[in-house]
Amino acid sequence: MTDLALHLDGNGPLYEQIRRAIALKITRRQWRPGDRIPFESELCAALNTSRMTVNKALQSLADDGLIVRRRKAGSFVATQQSVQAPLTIAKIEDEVAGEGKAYSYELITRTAMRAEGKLTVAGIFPRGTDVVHIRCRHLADGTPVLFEDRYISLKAVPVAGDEPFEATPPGSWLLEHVPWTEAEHAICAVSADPDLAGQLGVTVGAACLRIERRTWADDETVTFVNLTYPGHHRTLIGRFQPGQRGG
Amino acid sequence: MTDLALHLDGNGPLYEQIRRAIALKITRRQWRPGDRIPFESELCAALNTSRMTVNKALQSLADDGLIVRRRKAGSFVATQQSVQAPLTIAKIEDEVAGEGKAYSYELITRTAMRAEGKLTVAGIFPRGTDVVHIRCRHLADGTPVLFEDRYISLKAVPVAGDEPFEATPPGSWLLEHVPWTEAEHAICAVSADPDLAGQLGVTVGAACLRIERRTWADDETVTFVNLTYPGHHRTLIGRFQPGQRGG
DNA sequence: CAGTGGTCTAGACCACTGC
DNA sequence: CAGTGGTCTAGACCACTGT
Repeated sequence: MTDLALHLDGNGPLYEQIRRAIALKITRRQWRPGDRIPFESELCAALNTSRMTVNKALQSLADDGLIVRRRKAGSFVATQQSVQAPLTIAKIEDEVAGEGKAYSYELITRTAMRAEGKLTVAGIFPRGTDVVHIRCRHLADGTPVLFEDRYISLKAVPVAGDEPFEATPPGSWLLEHVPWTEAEHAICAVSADPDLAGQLGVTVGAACLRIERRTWADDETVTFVNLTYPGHHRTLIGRFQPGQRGG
Repeated sequence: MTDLALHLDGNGPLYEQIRRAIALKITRRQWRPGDRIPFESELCAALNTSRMTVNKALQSLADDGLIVRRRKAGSFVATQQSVQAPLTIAKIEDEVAGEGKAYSYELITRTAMRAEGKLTVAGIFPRGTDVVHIRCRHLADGTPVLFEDRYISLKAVPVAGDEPFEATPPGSWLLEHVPWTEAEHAICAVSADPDLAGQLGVTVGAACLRIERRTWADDETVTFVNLTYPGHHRTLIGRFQPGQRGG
């Protein structure tokens, strides 16, 4: 339980003021993890606002994980405190262009094959699925900035079998040709093996940042890709503000 | 410009159906980047719904970067296609506990000092700021899983000067004692130097994943921390679905 | 200056869920 | 079964911004 002395600062939309006021109570630990915060109806009465407005503030807090909402029970300050950070993975072409550098693309190998071994063990493609395996790299002003190792399912994307990928990066090509509906990412650090080191122009053993992405369309895996960046490549993840809607 | 044959599938809340229907138009490239999508008023009329419902769907699409909204002009399919991935950085204690392992913490060094050199060059702390420098590590079932190198501003958090951090990890301690209002993250890969390798129990030169976090309270930097994970530590970033509200 | 999205209201019904 | 949040409506006013 809690007191209801919420301070609205008068800046910006009402729902943001409410959001900020509640977020402040939480970050200042006046409302502590596990505490129930006032019901929507109580907040409406206390702040003399409509329920939709209060609801918008609370939903936003719930989206960001600051509170947990349960019907009939109420809303509670989240016990699992974690930090959210919105990671935006831009198309590499856009990223390079955004730095004012000249983008270029090089296909290294393109192989038709059947999924076997690691690809099936990881549960990515069913055994025997026809896939195209593409290895390529992306450069900024002639310097390698991204090595891409990609598998495309020919079952999900038959036309990929006819695409040489010699001039068009597979990422862009897929965006143009395949509607994906879902993506999952993982991130890790890897040491450059001799091949990778050569492609990225780093020393063997150098630390590199790898993003794995698996993309689905309608419950079928469309593509699986490893994007490997030189380690010094710093990816800015972005800011999060519990008080003001994140960005 | 666009046709208006939106197909609502009848599953779930109306605003999600609308969101899904529009997202599908975009991912299927029937509405292409730069295209104007129907006005709220048009969607209301076509779908026989209230504006608030349509608005909720469109705002959600705008939040996720699929569309851009401009007053007086309308809403447009985003031209900058990028992939959003929600990165959740849990408290390491929670993460270890979540894996069913025994969490432990070890302070390595704790030093009071003044900000100089790299810390001021990077614009993190003003030159001469009193800071506490803490190096510590976190273990799961006795195995190191995270090395932490942290600076805490005594200007922003004077009581940190009296805290030994021998039993309490500084991250948890700060969460308990300081209301932060903003955080910024960057991520990169680093090679383990001999010291780091020893602390993490990896070989010298091994690739490690590093998250840099800078935390503010009221425009003042509270803490700057490097969190370094062994490279094999894969961080799952999460799923994003343009059709269904991400999670 | 006209039209769009941004916000807000005062109702309403309902699903879920804790008691 | 009672009470909470989830959703929806049919209005309204206003800020901003293209034209």
